[in-house]
Amino acid sequence: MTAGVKAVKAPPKRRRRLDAEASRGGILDAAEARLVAVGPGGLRLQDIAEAAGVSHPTVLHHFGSREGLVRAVVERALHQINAELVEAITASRGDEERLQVMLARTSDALDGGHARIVLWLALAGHPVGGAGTGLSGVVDAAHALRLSRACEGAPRPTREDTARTVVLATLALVAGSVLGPTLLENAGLSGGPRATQGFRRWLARLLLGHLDAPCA
Amino acid sequence: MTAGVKAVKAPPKRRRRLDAEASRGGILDAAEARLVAVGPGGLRLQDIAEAAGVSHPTVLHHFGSREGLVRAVVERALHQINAELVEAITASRGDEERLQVMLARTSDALDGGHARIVLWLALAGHPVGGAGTGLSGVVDAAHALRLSRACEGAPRPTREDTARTVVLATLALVAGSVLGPTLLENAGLSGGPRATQGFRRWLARLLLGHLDAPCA
DNA sequence: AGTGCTACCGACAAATCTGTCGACAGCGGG
DNA sequence: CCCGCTGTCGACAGATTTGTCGGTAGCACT
Repeated sequence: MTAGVKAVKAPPKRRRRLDAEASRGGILDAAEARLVAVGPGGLRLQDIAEAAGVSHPTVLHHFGSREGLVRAVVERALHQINAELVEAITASRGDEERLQVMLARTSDALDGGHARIVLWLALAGHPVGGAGTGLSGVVDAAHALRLSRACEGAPRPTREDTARTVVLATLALVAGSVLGPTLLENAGLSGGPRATQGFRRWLARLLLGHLDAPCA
Repeated sequence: MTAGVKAVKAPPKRRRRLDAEASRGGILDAAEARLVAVGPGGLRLQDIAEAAGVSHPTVLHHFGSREGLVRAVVERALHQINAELVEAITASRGDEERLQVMLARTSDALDGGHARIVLWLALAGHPVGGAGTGLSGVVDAAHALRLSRACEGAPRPTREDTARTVVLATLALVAGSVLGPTLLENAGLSGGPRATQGFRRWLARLLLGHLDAPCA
């Protein structure tokens, strides 16, 4: 409402023109933020366009249709999640407290929206396991390491057991990122990020105690 | 298209009239089915009305607005979930393999849509922990039982540890109900309900082994 | 049977969303 | 300097959805 009486005609509004790549990137950034917040079914072209600083026909120009935009943002997000997870897992190769570090890194990668995206997509029926998370590779790596540490006399741990442990960790981290704080507070652990942090460390110790059973 | 040339006017279509309670119940049933499938944000008055066999103004007549319908169906679903969980937990009071039975019952209660509802609501930002799940009571009961079984010489288990165990079980069951099969298959465990069943039994053994540590 | 209450519905209104169309405008190449 | 290419936008159309309104009709009670 700062316009004076004289402002009969709005200034022609300088138009910004980016190359297609950059424009698509900006739109995808805005779309991913909305995807985290409201899920794939709640995406609206106008919201995304406004957040990206363009008009909604521009979004359609770049992605063809709403469905095309959803496909593009989901695909990019899943690739990014996969890359982050691989990086989080492979980067923690130090021998000491390996699992602690790995869980912490994975949690950091999932927090901030990516766990929410995975759950949104799983609930909405989008295929999320196929190209997204290569759990099988993680299981193989973990199992090889586990075998190399196995005790002499004890029975060799099975790959099935390792796989189930990895699945449990994944479930706990993904779901914990969304409803962990609520559950912790509801269970009587006074809330806040400290409770979440403590829970994750406790989880790491539990899993480690299971994987690395003490020798006799 | 079986109507002959003479069928100028459709027969006045006998109108069924139920009391308000029954009608609300039928509409809520249809709405809950949609809630499981598409989440709270995806509910459409026309879909629900058609599934319930009424017209959409009838739905508005009973619930005032779309928002009123969502509130009603969410409230009813959360109460039902809570009742089912309490029943599943309190019903398994046999001493032998208590945890196995309890997890199996809880899984059955969560499967068939209720785990999906919890996750939908958590993602959509609806408060789900408040009146819904009384985790604190579960923790108290489990901890009391655990203390009564504790070994003589070993350090007493803390309530914090019991609470974290309960939270982990909840996370695994709720998330596992939605993306468990996908993850299990993705981890190399050939899929099907047998893998899910095996995972849950394994989880029960793991949790039991943690709660009931062997006496020296 | 007559009457009152209200569950129920058809039709319409307003808002919103996706998608189309023509035009404008910035940018590189002639 | 002019021109084609294309990223961008305003305006509109069609579809969908929520909500309103007046009227209809089933059920209970007298």
